[in-house]
Amino acid sequence: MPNESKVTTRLADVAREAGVSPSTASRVLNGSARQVADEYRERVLAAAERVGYTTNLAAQATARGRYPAIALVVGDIRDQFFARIAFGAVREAARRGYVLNLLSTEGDTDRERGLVHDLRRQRPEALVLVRKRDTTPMAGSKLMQELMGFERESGRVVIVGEPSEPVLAIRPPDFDGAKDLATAMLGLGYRDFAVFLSDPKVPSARDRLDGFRAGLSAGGVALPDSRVYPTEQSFLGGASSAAEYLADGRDTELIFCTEDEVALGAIHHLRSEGYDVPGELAFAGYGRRRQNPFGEDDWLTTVRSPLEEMGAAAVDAALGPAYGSVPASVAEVHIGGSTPGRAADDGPEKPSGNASRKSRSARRARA
Amino acid sequence: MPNESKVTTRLADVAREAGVSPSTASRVLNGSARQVADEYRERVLAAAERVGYTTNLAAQATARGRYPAIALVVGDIRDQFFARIAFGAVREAARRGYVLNLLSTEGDTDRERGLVHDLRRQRPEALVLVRKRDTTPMAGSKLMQELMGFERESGRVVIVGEPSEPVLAIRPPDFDGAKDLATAMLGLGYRDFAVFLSDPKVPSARDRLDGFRAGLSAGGVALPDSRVYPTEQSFLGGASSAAEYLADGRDTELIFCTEDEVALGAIHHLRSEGYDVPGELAFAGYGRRRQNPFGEDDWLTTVRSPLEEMGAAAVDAALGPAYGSVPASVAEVHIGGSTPGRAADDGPEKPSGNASRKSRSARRARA
DNA sequence: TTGAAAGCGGTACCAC
DNA sequence: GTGGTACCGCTTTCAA
Repeated sequence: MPNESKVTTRLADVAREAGVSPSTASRVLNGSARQVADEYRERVLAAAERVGYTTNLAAQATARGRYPAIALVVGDIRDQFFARIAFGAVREAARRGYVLNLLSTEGDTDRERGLVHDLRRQRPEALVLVRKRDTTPMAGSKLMQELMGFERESGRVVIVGEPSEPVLAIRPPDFDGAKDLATAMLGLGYRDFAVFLSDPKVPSARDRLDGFRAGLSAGGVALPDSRVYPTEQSFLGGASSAAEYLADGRDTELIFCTEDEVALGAIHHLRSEGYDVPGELAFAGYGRRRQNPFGEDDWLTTVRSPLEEMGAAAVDAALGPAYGSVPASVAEVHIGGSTPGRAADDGPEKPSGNASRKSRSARRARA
Repeated sequence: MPNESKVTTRLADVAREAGVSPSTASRVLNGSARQVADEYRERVLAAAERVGYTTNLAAQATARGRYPAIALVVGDIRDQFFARIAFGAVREAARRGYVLNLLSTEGDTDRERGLVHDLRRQRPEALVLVRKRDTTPMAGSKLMQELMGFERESGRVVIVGEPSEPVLAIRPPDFDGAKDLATAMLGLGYRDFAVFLSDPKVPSARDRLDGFRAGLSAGGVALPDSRVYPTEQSFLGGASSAAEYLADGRDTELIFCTEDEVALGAIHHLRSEGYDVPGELAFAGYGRRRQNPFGEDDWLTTVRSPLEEMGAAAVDAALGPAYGSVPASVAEVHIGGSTPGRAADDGPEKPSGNASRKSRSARRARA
């Protein structure tokens, strides 16, 4: 039993030490309305300092009827997606003086429900549930019922990463991010695009495609379906799509991959086939991997999802008074060496189908 | 105020519903010694189910004088090192029915102290502080004082990742892991080694070097200092050490890099210079990156630090009764394609200094 | 403004 | 075994 004889000073100790009543001590140490005489106030503060007092959160919670905690339920904290969101949430929770409880479903969708249920005993003020948009939807599921139960008896529920009707949701700005990227690429002089669409079934990937297309349309450039290559979401997937692309004899200027990993795989493949990237073919990704196998960080042009911001926004939304007042977090386009600017007056300069110039080291060019 | 009128059923409700006293209800619902008649027990259980009762943890905590929570303080949860440890800790805490509070120092060593101080109001039963072994030591620091204060008044403190005298610490088995790797490499027939030592100042890197050396010694193979290349801990660092290595005209059989990232950079460089890896030169790393730029997961021979296990062990140590009874977590050597087995009877076959065979696609060879 | 006293939701010691 | 009751540490009416 770890609880042998831990000594903690209580509010009563402070009160006695200061020569005031517990009520007064409570008021100056934790109360909201500052209605204590300055002299008493200082006496209490000094006493508290002297005896090393810290509020007992649990006791305060029983008395007040609410515990200043917020529960964060993620799939797998080792996953960058979850980790970045958690980072933002932790930071925001701390800023507000809230305790953050971390729970992990470890990918088990069933566990989600059990966790939400167990969670109730902590009576946190809010629950932030982070879901990857490729996990099974929660429609009218048991989980949803549990969530609504939680909302009724405990506090607010916010879902991050998935639209989910009855509950407040925070979603990554995939559409807008891709649209901004498209605009930026047009600005650099590109006019001829192809897209490697990593897993068309994933909603966020589709959003990125749609957004990219919308951005191009706005600039008067069309993206026919024949230029969209469905791809497996991985390095290898990118490589094989690149092979497919070459086999098609395509000659676009830039390939937008809806996932950085895919872009890196494709680039790797093209380079090993002797192509000059970005000289002959430029690349843009999505997701903002800071490092890449080519040894130059931030070299790949990409879009960074504001995951940390979303985590913070979720906490904000969960704790804030206004239900819909979530500050829109915006994606950030990063222009790297993989998309050098093109002289705008150049006609579409077709690379010869089987170029042979070898260039294995990453370009240092910056936009 | 999110706390409008949340309705929660209390223990008293259950008791009334079951027609027993609160004491009895408490005993069956939360008590340890099972000293309640079966009939009553079932009545209470049924009643609890009916009214949807869940224990109010905060109230229970004030009554019991202890809150079943454990605080986990990490630097940056987005970092794989912290994330994997956190994963293990979360899992173990959940298994024990403990709440896990996640705190982040965001790299600010000063904040560590403030956090530990603030933490006290939660009165968690234990505190697990995760530190990268390259952060500033905590000798007789203020932080350490705060920690000992915590240990006195709240609960046990466990440090992960750094040896720290007065407090219980859990460290990665860097030495043993590297030693096991050396043994395995000897077993594959390698006899001639070099080491890329990423940042000699980092203790874990040194441990890995020492362990590797120890493993070799045990097999009768020496590793002279001239074969140890101090390297910056990054992809680029690996690449430039490889260049340095080539300039030295070395002809070892295998290079052990104390960090996977370094190995990948070195391999990348050697291949782009036309060398055949692992044909001419084998590579082993440390850290177990699952993916690599060469597109084949788990291709690199490496050692996986049992970070998740360490996280769990930390919780175990913090909550368990015996102070020193931490189950030793052991590193796991992973043999991949980067270290093909050598025929044991082969003499040291020297690769010509400037081999030219190009081979850019990853070898599929498996040990 | 200040302090006395009655809770908050549970627990646990104590007689019956 | 079971229920009465004091109490955990803090908050908050309410009267002075």
